Amino acid sequence: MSVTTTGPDPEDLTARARIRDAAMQHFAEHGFERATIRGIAETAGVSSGLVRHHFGSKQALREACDAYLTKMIRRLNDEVRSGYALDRSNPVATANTAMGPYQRYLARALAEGSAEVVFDEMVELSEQWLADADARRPDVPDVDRKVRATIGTAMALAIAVLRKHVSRGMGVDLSTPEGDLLLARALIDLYSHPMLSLEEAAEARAALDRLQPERTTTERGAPQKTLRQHEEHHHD
Amino acid sequence: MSVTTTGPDPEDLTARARIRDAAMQHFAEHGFERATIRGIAETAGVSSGLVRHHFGSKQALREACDAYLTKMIRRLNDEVRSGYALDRSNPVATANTAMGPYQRYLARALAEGSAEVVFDEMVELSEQWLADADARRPDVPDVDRKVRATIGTAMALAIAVLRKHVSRGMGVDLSTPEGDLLLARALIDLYSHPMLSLEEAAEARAALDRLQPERTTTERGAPQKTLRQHEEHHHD
DNA sequence: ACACCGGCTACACACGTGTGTAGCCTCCTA
DNA sequence: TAGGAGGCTACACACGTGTGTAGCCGGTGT
Repeated sequence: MSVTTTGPDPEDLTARARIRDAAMQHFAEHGFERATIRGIAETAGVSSGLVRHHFGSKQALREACDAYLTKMIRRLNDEVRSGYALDRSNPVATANTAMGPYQRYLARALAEGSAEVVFDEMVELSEQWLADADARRPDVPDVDRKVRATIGTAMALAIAVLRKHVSRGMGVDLSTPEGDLLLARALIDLYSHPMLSLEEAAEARAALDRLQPERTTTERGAPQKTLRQHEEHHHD
Repeated sequence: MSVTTTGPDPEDLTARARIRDAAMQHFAEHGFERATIRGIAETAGVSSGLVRHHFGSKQALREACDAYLTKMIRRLNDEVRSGYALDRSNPVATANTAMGPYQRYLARALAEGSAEVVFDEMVELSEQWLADADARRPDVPDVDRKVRATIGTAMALAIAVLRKHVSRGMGVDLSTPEGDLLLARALIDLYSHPMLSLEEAAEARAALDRLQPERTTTERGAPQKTLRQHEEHHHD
């Protein structure tokens, strides 16, 4: 699994691959808009024209990067599906691990709205894990599994996407082993302690039912009506 | 309740305010880079030069937007702190709700690395909530409260930041009442059911301890290590 | 040997965009 | 009434950037 990634073949890679890697690096670091073809080309050690030669346009280059990630996540998903599961902890965590050095790119891409397939594949991983968990569960979930898997996936990815803020809040850089370890401990703690008791949950659900019939349409960016005032209903 | 929290604002008619609102709208929709001063000006119904006149530069405009959000979140935080707590569910959820129409801007800003203060303020809200929760908790957390609050905050924000993907995964647009409701149900379910049993958690912690002294490289054969992002490439 | 084709480069163009500058108009005030 | 200041506009400039075009070089097949 942890395929090629970084170490193996530094300069021996084909130019096309070098460009792709450089692009992922630049996209991850500066975002898609701010990243420049020339900068990517320089990092890859090629001319800017070659970038266009291999990938037709900047957008296509991004799509190629996404496709590459997609290939990786698919492979991982297949491995897990074929019972090759190496650990039974949070599957998205596994995916994140396997994503390794491309994690930053993935985070950026997701935040910018692309890399849909990667996200969806992670959701599927999560679903498989949830299937097991649901079996062990006493009560019956009142929400479709895929929905819960989706939200769980998003939450797991939040740390990567908001890495900068999380690092600041934790007081330690997530890129360091210390930060990594601290994060793991915190996640274990959080994941093993529900934030809502079953009673509170039931109450919240009841409250939700109570106001289900009439729900004001929230939303729209109109900046005047700032605070919606129905007391219950919070989340997201 | 605190309808006035973020009230319609004294003179929202002032051009400066209109520009700021338009900027938040554009930044939220297109991102900072892709948003143009001219576009913002047009939405605000003013000339592009006036944007520069009021705010010195595009970056300063963004900072003004962040500052505006900061003011709002501070007010909200003060309200909660002064015992005005309207509900005891997840505080970040409350904050998000109060953020209302600016949620999209906040999500973008956070994903792009800015709006630090808003995030930090949310962490503080979360900390206060955790203080109560910790008191009710049988065992003692092995991770600093602020760390857990930070991660919890990030997770809560994940839905907003990854809204597009979450909507797709859930099969319903989060902006609609249906999506909103479904999300609430799912969150209640997720928050009331730990993903790890205490035994699993203990085991994971033990595994962590076991490989703590070792180096940071990911061992494939190593027992689960919940989340791990080994970094490194050659940048930064 | 020749032609060919793909990898690869150098150069130029068009365009959007942030920013700078000059000036108008309308209050407010002395 | 004059003057000034600030809200506001119109116009122009410099520059970075994506993209287009022409051409070179080296290997490979016939």
